[in-house]
Amino acid sequence: MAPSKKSPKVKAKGKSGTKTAVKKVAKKQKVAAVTAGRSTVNKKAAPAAPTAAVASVPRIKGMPQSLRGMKDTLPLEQKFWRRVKSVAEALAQAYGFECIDTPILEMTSLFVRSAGTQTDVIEKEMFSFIDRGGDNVTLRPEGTAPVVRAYVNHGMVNLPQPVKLYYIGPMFRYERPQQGRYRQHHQFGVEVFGDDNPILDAEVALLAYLFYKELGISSIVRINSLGCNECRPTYREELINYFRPKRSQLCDDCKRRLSKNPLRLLDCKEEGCAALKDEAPQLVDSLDDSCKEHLMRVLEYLDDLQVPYVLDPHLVRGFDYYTRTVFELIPEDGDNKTASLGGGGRYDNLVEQLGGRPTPACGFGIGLERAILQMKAQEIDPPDDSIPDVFVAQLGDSARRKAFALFEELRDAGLRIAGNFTKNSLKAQLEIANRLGAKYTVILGQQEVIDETILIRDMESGMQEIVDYKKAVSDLKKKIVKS
RNA sequence: GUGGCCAUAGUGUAACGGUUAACACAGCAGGUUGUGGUCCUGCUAAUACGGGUUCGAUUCCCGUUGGCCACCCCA
Repeated sequence: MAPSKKSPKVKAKGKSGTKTAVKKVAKKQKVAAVTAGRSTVNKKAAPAAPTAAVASVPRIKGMPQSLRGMKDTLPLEQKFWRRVKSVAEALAQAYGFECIDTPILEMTSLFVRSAGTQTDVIEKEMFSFIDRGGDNVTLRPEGTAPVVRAYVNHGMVNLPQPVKLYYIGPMFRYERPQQGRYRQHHQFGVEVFGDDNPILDAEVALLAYLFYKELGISSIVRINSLGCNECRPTYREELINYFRPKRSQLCDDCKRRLSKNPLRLLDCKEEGCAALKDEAPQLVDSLDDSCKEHLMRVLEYLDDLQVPYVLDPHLVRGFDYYTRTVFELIPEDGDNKTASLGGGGRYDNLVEQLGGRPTPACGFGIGLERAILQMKAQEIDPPDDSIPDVFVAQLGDSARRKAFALFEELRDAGLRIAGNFTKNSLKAQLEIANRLGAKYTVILGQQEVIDETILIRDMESGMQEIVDYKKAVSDLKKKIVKS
């Protein structure tokens, strides 16, 4: 800290602004020191870095900020994340899915080839850059393509099919942040490879539904079928023929979509376009027999499983790799406009498209931030397992040492422990124990060290008992089990 | 990518074109010996960054960065 700040000189000089001037100087010195420190570290850590690149790094002035749309998850938030992740993992594992982690960074072409060049995510939302080797790489914007790549790379086609995989991890999209939308967000996703049985579509949708149900959130599945390579082109034609004469009534985006990606017209929320699409030919009507049959079977299974769903003939999803089943999860009370809680579908061509053998597959992705947002909106409070059973308090140096050892004994016995060995006053330690919500505090002072005893304080009643130090661990264990 | 609102201690708020930027909560230290979930006292801590207007800017203007919201899109 700059000592000059408190100097009486400041006052003596009179006239306004003196203090701020001093402050500014102090700040500048601090900043200079920090930047100097940084650059030395940089040079040491990355000697291979071209000096030009280091020199071009802009100086950070003032406080460093996190990047736009990127969030720190602080300790207070963690109970939500623990809950959401544990529900996801337990559910996926119960249904026979195995965990897969893929790199966050992939070749850009992977996403371009899978999701389609005409999609917004690929067109304008990717974190892409050229790495030092000259490769065009991208921070993954979605989870399916990397898992498909892994399936192909590792010859999982040779495993007993279907292969069922799940993942939890960060995704990146360069978008304007807003409620429930971040540039780095996290998804729980599952993928099933190697079988086109409609029961798998239903299972995948069920899992998405159950994930929210387990969290205490009611949701509804919106579902549709996009058909296959056989029947979709026919429908595409019909749709273009329907909209072309009405082109002038469409919004600018839709005019563009008409030639490039006509299916997305169905998805438009502009009033003018929305009115037109009511009369538009429906995808379901032009599905071929096998696709129609497939959809019907999926719906039947959902009925059996009592998963609430609505058939939404206008549902089209943001990635071009989908075939047949597509679905989205919305909150029970949500409308067309509410951000979806997750979505997925079938992608029977993608494995082949990425160089594998023709392999049917389906899956979903769920945004964990959105799940947590829903929990908060509905005041669902996850259990906080960071509340300690026992707080270890100490007084005096010899007691401190003994308490330190006791802390480990208690931890080893499976109790949740807290302590603060840097505080000297008992009062301060009890305050902390209280704030943490500890059920018991053990107190070890000079006297207890001499007597080889320890004090156990029940934090709720305030009752204290002196017990033999040797019995402390077993005694506490009993008390905790009882309560 | 488009549009609107916004930026003061860790958090939530207050104030003013001018001398000392206020309050609450949190944090830290105390209220004579070793006791929290009351109270009292003291302390720490802020005008996001850069430029402009002005004798003087935290206040007005511009830019940057970031936040919130809507659209687009998505999870």
